[in-house]
Amino acid sequence: MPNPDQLNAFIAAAETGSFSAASRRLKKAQSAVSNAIINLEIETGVELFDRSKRNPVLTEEGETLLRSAYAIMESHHDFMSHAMALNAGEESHLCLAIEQNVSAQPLVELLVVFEEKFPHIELELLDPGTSDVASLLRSGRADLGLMMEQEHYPKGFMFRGIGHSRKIPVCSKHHPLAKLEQVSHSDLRRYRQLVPRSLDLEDKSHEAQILSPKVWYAESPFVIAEVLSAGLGWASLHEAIVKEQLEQGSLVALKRTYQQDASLQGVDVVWSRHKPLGKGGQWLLNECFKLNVG
Amino acid sequence: MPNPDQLNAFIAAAETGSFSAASRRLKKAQSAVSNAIINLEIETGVELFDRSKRNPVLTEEGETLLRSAYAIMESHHDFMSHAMALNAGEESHLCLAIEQNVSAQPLVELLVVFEEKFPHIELELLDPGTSDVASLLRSGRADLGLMMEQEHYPKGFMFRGIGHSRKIPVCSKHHPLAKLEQVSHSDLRRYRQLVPRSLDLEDKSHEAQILSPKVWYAESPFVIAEVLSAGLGWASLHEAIVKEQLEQGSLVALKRTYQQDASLQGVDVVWSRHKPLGKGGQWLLNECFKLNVG
DNA sequence: ACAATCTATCTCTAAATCAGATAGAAACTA
DNA sequence: TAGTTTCTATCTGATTTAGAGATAGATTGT
Repeated sequence: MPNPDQLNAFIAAAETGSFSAASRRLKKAQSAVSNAIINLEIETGVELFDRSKRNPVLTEEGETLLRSAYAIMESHHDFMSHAMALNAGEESHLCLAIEQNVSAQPLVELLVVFEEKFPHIELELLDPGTSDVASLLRSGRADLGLMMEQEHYPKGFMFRGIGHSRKIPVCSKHHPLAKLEQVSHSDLRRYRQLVPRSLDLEDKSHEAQILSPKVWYAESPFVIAEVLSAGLGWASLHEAIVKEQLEQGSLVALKRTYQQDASLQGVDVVWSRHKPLGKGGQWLLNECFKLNVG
Repeated sequence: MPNPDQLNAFIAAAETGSFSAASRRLKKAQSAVSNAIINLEIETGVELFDRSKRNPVLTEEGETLLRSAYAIMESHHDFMSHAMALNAGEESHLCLAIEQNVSAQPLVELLVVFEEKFPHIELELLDPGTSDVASLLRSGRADLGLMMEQEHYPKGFMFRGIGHSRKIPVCSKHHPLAKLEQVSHSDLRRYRQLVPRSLDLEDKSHEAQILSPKVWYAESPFVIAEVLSAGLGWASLHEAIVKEQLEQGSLVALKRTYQQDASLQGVDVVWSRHKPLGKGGQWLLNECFKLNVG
């Protein structure tokens, strides 16, 4: 198996067109380059250079093997830059949990830049249902979370608001509510309400949203949107979730007579204080601060 | 720069889960594997294995670096198999010249297999105009040619028929000739004839085809087909060239009253006797014999 | 013809590699 | 719990390898 020094000698000699020039570039003795290339030729059984003239010139076989040699050196450099990135404090794996209610779109644009800046980090994206971001962070499964703001975060977690998302009551355009100019709380109470609810039975955060005595639950807001589209009930969902359906017209937003401010919820980035973020996570966090995630 | 032995030790240890087992697989002393990995760790600055238990287990960083190590070894194997292919007599470059009149389609199917069998050979495809295949072979620019059979090949060339192609007189469906049930030589003589002619002014092989006193020439039969499609003149072209236009109906084949046999021409593979073909060329030649190129 | 520059090769030295032995730790067994 | 096996790290010494320096022979350019 050719070692990197032999390949570097081969490449330098091919590029400079001379073993002596190659030795100067590599800051080695000329005999070292000469030996390296002769050994490579013995090992491969291929005559890489034609020595009939004063300066060696690549044979046809040498020319094609040179391309394979470049490929090896490239993977070597990738390996080393990967190692150096780890040394510099990049994590090897970064897991983001983005609550389904939060629009991932601004983040996705960030990830294009992330890919370029941190090509060696394996990124994992989770999109857990309502409020399960917290448990993913607590268990250490996720490193960084994007979620709707909460009253209390578990001890040991840091958070920071990075934007807002509005919840709006929506229903199918065929639903009786869609016929009304404006809807009041008592209008809504008359129909079945669909409410996003966490897997975690301990989590009571959904209760505050319940208006109607006729309630169904679903974990995913996307599933709720589909049920609504079929004409069944109404729900208060985040804009990001129903953006497309509103544009297509399959769902409609209800105009409210009641106070709207309560429906404006903050979006937080959340991370653990004890499991420090690497370079990649820190960068992403910083970029999140610059965003307004809708 | 990590050398292949270090990387092999790393990979073997990761796969077997033990330095001792790795040393047995690599048929080296256990101390060699241990040293190789420790040196790799020093060189990269990354702790690859967690040694807190009896058996070493890959750290998270080690796991991702392992993937980069595989990539290096893969390019090494590619390099060596490339070298071994050259040793076994594969050429590094193979140039095929296929006359435009010959249907390349059966050959293209062969090339899929070729790519798998000879991944290291650089293939070059030329599609010269009429009868210029010969000069490409003579000059050494091409290694193997597919062309319409000739009376005489230059000395030093081998050839072998591998199929036949029929020449048929065609014109646009709007052309006066298209209205006739059958066409005779004297019908054809009344209209402009388009004739494929080589770049090479010495080449007189086109003269035998000329029927009409009103002649235009073109190098490429494809250009002729386009001129015909515009409604201008008629030409005797190979089936492979006008197959699509006949199916689409933009060109029509003329039914002849005269003898057809003369229009049936052989297709030859041609190669030089003095510039021996490599393994790839030989294989391709053999496969050509099994084909009937139309 | 001469000077400059190239490659291959020789020699010698320094460095790296590796096998074998050993000690200490961990896991398994009875 | 004590004994056995199997593991890793480390030391030592022998062998191999890599590389610098010097030199001879060849090629190119003046």
